[in-house]
Amino acid sequence: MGHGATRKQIVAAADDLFYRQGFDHTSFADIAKAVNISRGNFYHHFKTKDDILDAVIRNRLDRTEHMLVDWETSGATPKDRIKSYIKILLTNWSLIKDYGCPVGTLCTELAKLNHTSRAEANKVFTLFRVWLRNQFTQLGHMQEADVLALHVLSWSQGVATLGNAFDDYNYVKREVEKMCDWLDALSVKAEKAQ
Amino acid sequence: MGHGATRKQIVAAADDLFYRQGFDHTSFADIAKAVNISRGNFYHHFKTKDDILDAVIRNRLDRTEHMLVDWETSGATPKDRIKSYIKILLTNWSLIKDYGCPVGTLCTELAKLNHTSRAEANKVFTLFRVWLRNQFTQLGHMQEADVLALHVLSWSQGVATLGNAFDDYNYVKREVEKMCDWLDALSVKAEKAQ
DNA sequence: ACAATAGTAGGTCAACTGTCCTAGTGTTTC
DNA sequence: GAAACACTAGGACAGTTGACCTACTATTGT
Repeated sequence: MGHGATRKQIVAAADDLFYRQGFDHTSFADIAKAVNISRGNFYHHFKTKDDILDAVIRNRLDRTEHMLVDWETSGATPKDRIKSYIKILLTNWSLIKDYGCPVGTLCTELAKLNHTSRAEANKVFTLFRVWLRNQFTQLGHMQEADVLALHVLSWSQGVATLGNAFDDYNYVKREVEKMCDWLDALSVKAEKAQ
Repeated sequence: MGHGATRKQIVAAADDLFYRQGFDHTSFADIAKAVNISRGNFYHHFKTKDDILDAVIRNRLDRTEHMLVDWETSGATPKDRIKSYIKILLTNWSLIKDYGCPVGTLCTELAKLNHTSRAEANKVFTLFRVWLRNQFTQLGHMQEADVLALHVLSWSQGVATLGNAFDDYNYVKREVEKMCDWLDALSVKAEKAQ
């Protein structure tokens, strides 16, 4: 199996198309056209379409983990790091408004397809969950850390879905500010409790 | 075009299959098998697959509006009515855990397909939004009513997505309780302000 | 009663799907 | 320089897709 530049191009193109069109609705022909290679050539790099999906998911897991590690070592406070996560909604807005959250929409689709790689795709959520939990722990929220992590996760997920549906940037901006305010209020409470 | 029982059966079966498998991944053959009629017979009831989708969306709009009117005239307080909405997450959990929120997942899919009926599907969200806004207005939240409505909408939407991904009933239950607590705290604040 | 209409079945059609094969072209290794 | 290998192109394949047609059977209205 190939490990060269073409393979990486295929994964990158598939990643993009799976996000913008959905996994099921993206065909070999679509990916081939994007990479500018012949259809039959795929078999040399990936035996099945599911293999491409697995490679795409692994790629997303790697990139996400890398990003989270970067944030972790950036020197900012845990609170600022959580805000970095929340603000993805704004920085990636031009994509989210058309295609939604890449993580959530893939998990949703694979759930409906009852796909084997569903659990693998969910791991991206887990990556964020564990990282967020870690940040909240560092902020002094020991017991509630996981609950708070899930809360941030579901809040931002919902804002992505509705922002996409209503195509309303102001709403997303307002919700992001509310999330940041909530985060600040939370820290004050934790400091008082000490 | 037919308006009989078969047509209703087709819409009902399509509604169910679009929810469980997704619109794009559901074929004429799937629906035909569910209704127990021949494939070719479809043309008499619906010219295209998109026509079936439109009928399904109209059906969902009707049912949703009917449900909301029922809640409105049930005699309960606005706060209890909002809680009825929130608790859909629990009453429909057995479906949500496998297929997510029917409204959100369809809107997401149609967004990716860049489908003509995307705006029509979004109207279900608008139905809930306007209704929730109305409840908050009745609770005395005049200016913020729409913001609060959107907040409830996005919160529950996120919980549905993550509940589906993690298949975690306890998490959903906890978030529902938190939403109800938040609602109660909100009312107290509004009463104080009067 | 009979003509018009609504509904149904079965099949055809071109286009597309994922998969797989074969022939051929470079590139590396000894 | 020859064998082994990585890679590519183009096409074949069986199956499925949405769409559409025609022939047949109920049902209805007058």
